[in-house]
Amino acid sequence: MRPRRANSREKILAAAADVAREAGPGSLSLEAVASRAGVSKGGLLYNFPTKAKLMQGLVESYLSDFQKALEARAAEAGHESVLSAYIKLSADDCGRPKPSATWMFSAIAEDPDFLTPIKAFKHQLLERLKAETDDLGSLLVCFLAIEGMRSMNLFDSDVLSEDERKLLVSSLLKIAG
Amino acid sequence: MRPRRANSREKILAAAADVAREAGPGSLSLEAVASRAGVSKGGLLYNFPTKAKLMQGLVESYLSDFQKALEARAAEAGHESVLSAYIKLSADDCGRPKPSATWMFSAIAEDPDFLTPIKAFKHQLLERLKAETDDLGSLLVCFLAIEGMRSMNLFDSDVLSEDERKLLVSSLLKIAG
DNA sequence: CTTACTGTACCGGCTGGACGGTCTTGTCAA
DNA sequence: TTGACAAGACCGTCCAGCCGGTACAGTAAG
Repeated sequence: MRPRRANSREKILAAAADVAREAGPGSLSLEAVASRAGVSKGGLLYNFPTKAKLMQGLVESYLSDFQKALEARAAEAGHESVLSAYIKLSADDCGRPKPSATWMFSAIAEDPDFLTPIKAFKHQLLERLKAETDDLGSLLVCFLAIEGMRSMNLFDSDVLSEDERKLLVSSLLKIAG
Repeated sequence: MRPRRANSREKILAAAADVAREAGPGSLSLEAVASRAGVSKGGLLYNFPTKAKLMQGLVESYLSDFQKALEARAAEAGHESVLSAYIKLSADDCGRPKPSATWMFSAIAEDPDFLTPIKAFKHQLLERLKAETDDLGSLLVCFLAIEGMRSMNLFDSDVLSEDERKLLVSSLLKIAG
């Protein structure tokens, strides 16, 4: 599983995300990723035998990172609910100017089914949130609003100002209770 | 400006949307669109000299349709605000099982800048909504939640059940006041 | 009426380039 | 020496855009 000399896998995954973000999702070619990762095409294909496997790797890495970040937030002192941890985490993620998951568009273009694990993850997360509240309406509003924030960030639509985002987050936290 | 025999432009735009929806955004090739529209490749290139122009046409047509639909809703009797019209329109749009704007992914892959008019439109819409309320926090929550609904529909993530969507819409309408 | 000319709408084979994936040829640590 | 891994030339495929046609409608001179 582990590479012997260096961990090329993670370098490659990071390079793929970088290429998609900087050159556009349509420019995510194996050559571009390899070059960006400081690796030859052969080297890339050794680690990810197929472009599809690379996409899959991106999805898995994204999901495990997100999971870890959410768990860390939820474990922090002063969080009354997973929902508020999710809100704050998403607010921070979306505060960054450049979207970090542009590669998702490449994955969808390759095959929409690549996002199935992400859908499953979100479904699971929603179930978890449902379990900790009895106000389903408010939960849904918050959940969808977060989804909207993430989507706007992904599409690089900076429709909201900094102040507005802060107001939004505090409104959401209030609704979340 | 107006074609003499038939209106190929609209047939082509519809065909492009269909191809992206049914064969996936990565399969939106000129040949596929032409064939679907019952037109030769040359004919397509005659109407849209470049793939970029086709994407642009898709965006413009989408925006003008949306504008018209929103205006129609807002003009209907019994609507106290543009926001509630926007909520109801979006709920209907997202109720449909299959996402109708999958072509957006193709456009982004081609060049992310194609979405600039859409961002501008959303910004403009938000400004319009701001003007009709003094509770900015609630407006932002609603606006982003709608964005979330639309994004989920676009990504074909049916995380919400029918009942949950209804509950969400009624909660949003209540927040919108 | 007819012939010649013009512009519009459309057709489909072709090409040049990009890209995913393979294959041969290294290279280097053990 | 060997074998895990890297390098990059190479091949087949796909696709955007180009180009030389075709059909037809309108116009206008003869």
